[in-house]
Amino acid sequence: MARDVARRAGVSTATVSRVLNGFAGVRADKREAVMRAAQDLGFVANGAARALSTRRFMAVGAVVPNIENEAFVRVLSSFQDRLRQAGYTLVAANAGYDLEDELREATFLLERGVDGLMLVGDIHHPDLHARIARAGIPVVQTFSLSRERPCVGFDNAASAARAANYLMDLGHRRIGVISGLRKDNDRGGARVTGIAAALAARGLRLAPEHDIEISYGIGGGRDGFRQMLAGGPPPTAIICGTDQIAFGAMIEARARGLSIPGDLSVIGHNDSDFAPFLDPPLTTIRIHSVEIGHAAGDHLIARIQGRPMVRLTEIDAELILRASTAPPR
Amino acid sequence: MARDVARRAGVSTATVSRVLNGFAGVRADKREAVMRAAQDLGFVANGAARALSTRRFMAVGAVVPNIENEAFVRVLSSFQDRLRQAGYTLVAANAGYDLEDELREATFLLERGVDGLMLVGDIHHPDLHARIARAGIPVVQTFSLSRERPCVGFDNAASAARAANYLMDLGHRRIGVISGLRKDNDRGGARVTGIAAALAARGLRLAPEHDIEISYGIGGGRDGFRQMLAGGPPPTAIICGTDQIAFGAMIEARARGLSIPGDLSVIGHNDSDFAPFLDPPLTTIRIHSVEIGHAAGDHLIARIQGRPMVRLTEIDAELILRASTAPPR
DNA sequence: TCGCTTCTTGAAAGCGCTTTCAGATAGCCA
DNA sequence: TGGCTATCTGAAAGCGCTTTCAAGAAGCGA
Repeated sequence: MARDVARRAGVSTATVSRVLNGFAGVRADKREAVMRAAQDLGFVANGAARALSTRRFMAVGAVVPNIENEAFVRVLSSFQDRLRQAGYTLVAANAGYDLEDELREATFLLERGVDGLMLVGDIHHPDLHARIARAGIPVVQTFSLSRERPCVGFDNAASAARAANYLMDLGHRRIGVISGLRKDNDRGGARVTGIAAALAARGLRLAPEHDIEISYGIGGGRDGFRQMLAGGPPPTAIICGTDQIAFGAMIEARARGLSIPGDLSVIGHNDSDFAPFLDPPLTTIRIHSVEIGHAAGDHLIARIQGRPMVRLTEIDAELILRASTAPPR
Repeated sequence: MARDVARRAGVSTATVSRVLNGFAGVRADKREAVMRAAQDLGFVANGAARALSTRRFMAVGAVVPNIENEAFVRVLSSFQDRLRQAGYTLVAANAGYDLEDELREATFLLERGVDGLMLVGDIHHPDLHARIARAGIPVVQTFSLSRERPCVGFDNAASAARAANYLMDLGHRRIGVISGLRKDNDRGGARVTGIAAALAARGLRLAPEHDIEISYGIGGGRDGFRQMLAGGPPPTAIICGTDQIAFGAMIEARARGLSIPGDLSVIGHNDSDFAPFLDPPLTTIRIHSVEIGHAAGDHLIARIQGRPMVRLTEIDAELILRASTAPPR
């Protein structure tokens, strides 16, 4: 307790507080006495008392759909870097792609005490933003763009459309999609919409039997492609919601005797660690996770500290060309 | 503020507190009035004030070497499940395989306020446990066993030795190791020690040129195997520190014209998602991450709540046999 | 109806910091 | 030396909850 330090240093708790928080205007001898006393006692301030007194929790919350997902982990990690530099702690929670759960977790964080909140995407429970507003803390959304709320992300529809255009430029006309679950997921939904629009713009369409929605993971990708084949003649190219899905689809395609990219071009999403090492190396849409995390962190810190901040930061995703895509035979 | 709720419901803050914390002994009509008032006002208790008053933070810290590492993420995720069920928040920090950094992050958590702490491994900064003791909170170590401190984990030396014995049973005599960095990492070190001991027990030795230490990742595995080949004739089997390393080594082996498992048997660690999908499917040592996370969570919650708890919980790793291992030619 | 026990309830005292405010001390110039 | 300003410092008042303690209300048996 600060009390003990004060007694040992022969000063008041006010002075202890001033020294430990680096305020100027404490005479050198007292300052040193306090430092030494704190050191001797192994004094560690009580965060709750400090938070109560300053009305600052020095913590920032983040609610992501799945903390086991590589894409979110990477963003959280770089987000945390920035928070840590500014002296803030990250408290992360899992929403599991469910709006009710997201609301529950966010409320939990709000109650626990955070000075800012990071969310993923632009689709949330109708009550969520009211609660955040009541808590009076800044929020930033990531992974997609929003016209209503501050965000750091990219245009999911446009980046997926770019992939579709690239495939069409190669000469593909039958293009399929295997996405993860799209319910309450604006990223997944926007990507499919973007692809469909790009196809439509060139007079093509996304056939329903080539539009597959599955659960994430390698197994999901395998099942998805199997399902696509069951729907009729296969497309000559597919765009997958994650690299894991792409990997699974490639395994299934190979098992069916299709060669990649000869019979089937494949594009993934996220540029996972393993993407360049697949056989063939996977063409994928790289999300600049580190930049998104940093920008989201900087954004929130700035607003917590009362500095002005741009509402929308666009960090474009990038199409990384590798050997899994080629013109159709 | 509870004050506002009290005024609106026509009771005192003491009653508000009693109702909101589910204490019995409040008359039904007042209870309902409080509930309604809290609802109407969208009341969210101030966590700092509550923590200060109860001397409970309702938060648990975890310091792991790398929050981007799949193995740790899985454990953290199941650890969080349990904490969440008990009403606790997880606050995770990154130590980056450096004891000074680990100490710094742990201190940060202690200062911030946590009721318990999870650590990875049994090697820490000499000051760390003194600080934890001063904070008076329980700690649990994971991923390895310890005779000094409460832990939930497995015998890294024994599980790696089991893999080595399996390879020797298949007839391998020249066995290599590619591990991640071992500095300040008792898991990595113990595994190599275990393998060396298993070999010695059968009159074999781990040749220095077959004992490679590299940084984690697929690229690391590739470099590691390249390095091993540069040291002389290759072993007929290798045990890798992670599945990523194994994947990288397999790529390099294939590039050098070695067939797997014909010319080279490969064993990984962790049973990553992609392990069963590699070509050939990877034999690996599966760590029961979910069980470890749950056990660590249960352990800490119990001790926080003053219930007795066993000091050591062993959750054995398991050798998963797949097609990447076979007798040598 | 009275006295005693059992329920309910609110006043008030913390929890351990930060921060304001005013007083004490020191420094400086005339 | 006196008076004024610039520095330092500590007392004390919160911050918003929880929890104790004592008192009032209600219920019960005689």
